[in-house]
Amino acid sequence: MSGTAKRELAKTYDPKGIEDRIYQKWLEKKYFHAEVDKSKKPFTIVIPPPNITGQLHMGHALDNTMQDILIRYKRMQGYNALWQPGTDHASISTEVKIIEALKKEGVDKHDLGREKFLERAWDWRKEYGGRIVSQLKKLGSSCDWDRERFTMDEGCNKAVTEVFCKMHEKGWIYKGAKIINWCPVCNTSISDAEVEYKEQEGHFWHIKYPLVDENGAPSKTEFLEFATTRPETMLGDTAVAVNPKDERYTYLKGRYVWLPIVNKAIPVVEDEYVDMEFGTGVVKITPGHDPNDFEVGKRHNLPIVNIMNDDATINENGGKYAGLDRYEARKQILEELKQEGLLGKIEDYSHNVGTHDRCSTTIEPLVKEQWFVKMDELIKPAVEAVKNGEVKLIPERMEKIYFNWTDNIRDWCISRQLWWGHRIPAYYCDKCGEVVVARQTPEVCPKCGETHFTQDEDVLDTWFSSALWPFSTLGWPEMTEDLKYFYPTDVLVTGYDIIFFWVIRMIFSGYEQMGERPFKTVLFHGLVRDSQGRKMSKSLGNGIDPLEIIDQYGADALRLMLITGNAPGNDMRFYYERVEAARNFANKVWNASRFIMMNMDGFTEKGKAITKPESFEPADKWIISKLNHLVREVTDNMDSFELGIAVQKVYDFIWDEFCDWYIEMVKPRLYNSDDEASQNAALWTLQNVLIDALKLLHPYMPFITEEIFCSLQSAEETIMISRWPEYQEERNFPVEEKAIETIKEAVRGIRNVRTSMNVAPSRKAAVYVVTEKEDVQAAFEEGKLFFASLAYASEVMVQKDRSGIADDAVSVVIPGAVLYMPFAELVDLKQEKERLQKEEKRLQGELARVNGMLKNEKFLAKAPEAKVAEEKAKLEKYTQMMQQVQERLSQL
RNA sequence: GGGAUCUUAGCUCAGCUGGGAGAGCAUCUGCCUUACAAGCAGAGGGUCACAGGUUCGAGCCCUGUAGGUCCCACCA
Repeated sequence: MSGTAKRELAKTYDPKGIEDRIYQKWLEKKYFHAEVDKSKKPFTIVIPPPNITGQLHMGHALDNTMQDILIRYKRMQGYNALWQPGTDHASISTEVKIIEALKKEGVDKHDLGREKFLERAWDWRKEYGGRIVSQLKKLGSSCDWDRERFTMDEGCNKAVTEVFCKMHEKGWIYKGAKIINWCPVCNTSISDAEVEYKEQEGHFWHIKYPLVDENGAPSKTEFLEFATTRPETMLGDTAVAVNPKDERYTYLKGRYVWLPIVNKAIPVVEDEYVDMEFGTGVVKITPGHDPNDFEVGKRHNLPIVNIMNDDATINENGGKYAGLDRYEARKQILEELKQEGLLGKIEDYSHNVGTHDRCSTTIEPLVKEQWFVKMDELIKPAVEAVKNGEVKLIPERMEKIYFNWTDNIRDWCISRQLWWGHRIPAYYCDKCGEVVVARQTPEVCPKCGETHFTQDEDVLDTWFSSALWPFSTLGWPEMTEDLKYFYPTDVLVTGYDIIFFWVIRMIFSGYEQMGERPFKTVLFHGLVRDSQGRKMSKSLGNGIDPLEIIDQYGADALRLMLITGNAPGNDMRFYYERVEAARNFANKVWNASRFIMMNMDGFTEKGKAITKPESFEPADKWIISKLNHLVREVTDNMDSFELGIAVQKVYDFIWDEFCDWYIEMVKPRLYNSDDEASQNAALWTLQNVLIDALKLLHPYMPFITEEIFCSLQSAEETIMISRWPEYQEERNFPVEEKAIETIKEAVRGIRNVRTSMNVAPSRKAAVYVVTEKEDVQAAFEEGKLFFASLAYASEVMVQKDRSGIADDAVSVVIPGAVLYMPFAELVDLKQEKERLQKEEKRLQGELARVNGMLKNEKFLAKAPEAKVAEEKAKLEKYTQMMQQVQERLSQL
């Protein structure tokens, strides 16, 4: 397209087609790609890898929009910006989905076997791994797709093995039998972080155990009563406990109680853990099935009896109840206790029950051999980093949540009884059972010399590999150039819901493996909820598909909607009205640009060129100066991650100041004048202000800004890597020139007139136009005129149509003319007096305020100089305004 | 039980380290005007939850109260 060619642009902006075409161009031009370049400063973001099973949802859309905004902003500022993408194998989620799919075919995971199952999983990954990526592209994400990684690709696998082995050598990864959370449906252990506590209605059953008499038999008269919510676990009881300070029970010291049904004697132990105030002050101890009891058991050397199979049915230790489901066993045990007269009262009781966050199954605490990461030492640098600000959390309140977790941290159970994931690099000697943790299958058993080994069946918690993501994606454990250059990353953008799962674990892993923080700042966002404030979920069916929104309104509109009116870390609600508002803004930008291009074309078609003007008119100076301030504010906001505030300012500037005021002010110059210098100045200003505004908007609305930017100046290939605007002192036209004040006054005046028009429509006939500046000046000085302003073309047209203003009066509007309105005719004097009195009162208040501040020693001592100067300027301004108001008041 | 957070216009929410109460939507009025009716010009609407306190000055800081949301812990 040549510079002078007539442009045909649709009246409304339709993103369809445009967005895909532009994205394709960006890909082809490799604008997203980053290579090590020591002449430039790096800026790095790693993507929170979406699950391969995932579909793009609003949470992704928000998360990735924020990242894209930051990365595009920094790229335009000249940083070597890398947005490292990839996907997560999502061990348990994926495995569950594949099992479901197999079920539909009538195939059981175990019948299929591990190897075949994994083949299925990789097929799954091939089929769906690309889906989420193509959806991210729809959103406009400027990830460096050439660097796309997967948590189970060769490099990441290597990183996982390396970390496991290193930490094992250090003694920070160990295998042990501890009480863990077991999901009987998923058939695997899970970590503490994956347990979700949910309030459930239950019962509190009071049960009596007979004391053991001197003959070693159950007493018929002496009983010990206590209450439990889980009677079935009595099959695994190995003691009852009382508090040593509890005088009611001192007689029990050294005695035994008879465990009914199981029929054996178990000791009474004394432990501080028992709360004397609660219930009867007696607690049954089941070390095999309760974390607290497990601890009590350890202190008193109690045996551990496991009464459950992996599917939560009772095992052989449950005697005749073996084979029953845990809840069925509970029913039958209660019945038996009742018949034996050992069941007391039953209370309703609501309590929190641990459930598995993936499947909502009630978890079963079980003692099992698992692999753990020792946390106490590992966590220290991660705590220190946040404390001393090396890793900054935004908003700050997330720090408290962070510390709450780190202060109460327990060892991390990392083994999972699953197949899809990183298999634990531990090998057992087939002969002597010796455990060897190694990077490769060992050749010879160091203990017995045997050469056959079996690898541990378990895989690692999916977050084990995610924790390494910021450096594994850059090549670690190889110390690559990428790693040296791009690490540590700059910002991590993620939801506050995975602070424990992921953020903390990345931080301690970063320090442990790299000796350095993985990122400097963590920017948290909240959840996107539905219009009623509910979480979007499949079961509620209230999820809104971002792709449908993109299809209907465009990615730009969705992005803008997601980012405005929302503070970091706060949840937000999704409203179609808000998307529409964003879409309308896109349309506004489109049409303003269309107006500018049409006028530029009109000018150049006459063989003239738009050049940088020698001098500007007041309106030009006003808008340029406004833009200049905007640039500074927006840049500041973006630097402090106030993305919503920044774009709100751009929005207001474009819509209010640029479209509603500047463009209107400039119309008479363009339409009715043949003052070429003036037209040139207007066109130059229009074009250049628009370009800078588009640049400020580009990180938020990449597609429309690219489309306009390129058709506005055909020589430019892309806005993506154009230079981010900078604040320039020379663009701040000195206030002495009065350009700014003139326009401000004009804007205020015109508003007054418009208000009066609406309030008192009969007075609009009073509008008249004076063409000669001298006349104006004279009329003004004589007090006949209330205000002076630049003409507002469309305003005049309205007046013409509506009020029957004499044709000749309107027709004399010429370019650069000044429109005047006689104040007395236009505004109700009484109203005006009231307004002025109100203004006077306000100014009095202001003056008192500013005077107060300037007399305040504390303020003068502490406030920055700029602030003081600002207040001094205000004092001057208000004093002046006060004079004017009082003058006017005296005239009335 | 511990903690966080919210309470600002009819609705949904902004409001950065204290210094003239804001936006979008909705409502009302008037406009198809040569960029845009997905638009233009106006208007109405708020004791910033409540009660104290600090300050020259509080939506913002402190204390307390009430209500909502969330996180953590889980006395069987």
